[in-house]
Amino acid sequence: MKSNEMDKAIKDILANGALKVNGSLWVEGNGKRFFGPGPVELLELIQETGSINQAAKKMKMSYKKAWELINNLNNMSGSPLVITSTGGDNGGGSAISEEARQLIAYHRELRVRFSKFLEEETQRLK
Amino acid sequence: MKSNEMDKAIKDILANGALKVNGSLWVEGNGKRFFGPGPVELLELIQETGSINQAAKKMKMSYKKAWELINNLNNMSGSPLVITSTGGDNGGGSAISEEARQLIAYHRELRVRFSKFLEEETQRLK
DNA sequence: ATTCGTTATATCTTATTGAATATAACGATC
DNA sequence: GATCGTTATATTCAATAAGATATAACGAAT
Repeated sequence: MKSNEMDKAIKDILANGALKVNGSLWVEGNGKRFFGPGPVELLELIQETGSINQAAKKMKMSYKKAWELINNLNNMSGSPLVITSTGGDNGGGSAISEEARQLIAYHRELRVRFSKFLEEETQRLK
Repeated sequence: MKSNEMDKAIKDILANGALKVNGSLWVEGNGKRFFGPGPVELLELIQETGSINQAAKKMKMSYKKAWELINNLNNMSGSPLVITSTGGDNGGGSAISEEARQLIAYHRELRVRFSKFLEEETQRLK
């Protein structure tokens, strides 16, 4: 079967023709998922707000879940990605480390290339 | 910061250096996930065994879950991907449609290209 | 008619996940 | 030392997902 024949057939499989190739990427360490889209957004918001609490609220994520996520990241990572401080002028706060900034930057680039890949693959379906 | 500098820094983030880029791909229809790695394997096993039941067992998946998965696929798809028959010489059985075979073939090709993509991205971390 | 293994379905239980709430510790500022 | 908003943690409740079990219907073969 030729390639365009097959693509046409697949296109006909769904009633509504809005077919799309999509996916998700992450960085693994020791076989365990380490860094995906969720953490990236959370770290970015911590950088922006200076607070786990506020970052979680902006993501409509519970503080507990955000904290557990960060705790995992920090435990899996050699050096902590989020530096927290309790007490102080405005009750404390959090900042992200240089490593975290690098991870964010890397993942951003990765996503750009991945988007391109997904677009190309979606094109093959049309 | 130059690219190799950053990659080196990221490599140092995890204590154990076994960093890897990984991910998952699927085909979406109408914004809803339609066809991922799980269904592919199940369909392949149905093709191989001629039975939802046996396919599910080989995947260590409950029959219920397998059936629901297939039911979803058949409902979302214009033409059914799995054709079932009840009763008969050996109690019945199931076969996959031509469309299913095409989807499997397409997804297989897709995964090959995706593996290459992942390998390239993993290489950037080393 | 009986047997067979399968599909199809319902029900119940269990496990996992997530949300919600409460509270202690913290330390700079006033 | 009282206040403040935050981190850190435990506990409880709700919702969702997964698993286990049971059973009817089916139809070819015997």
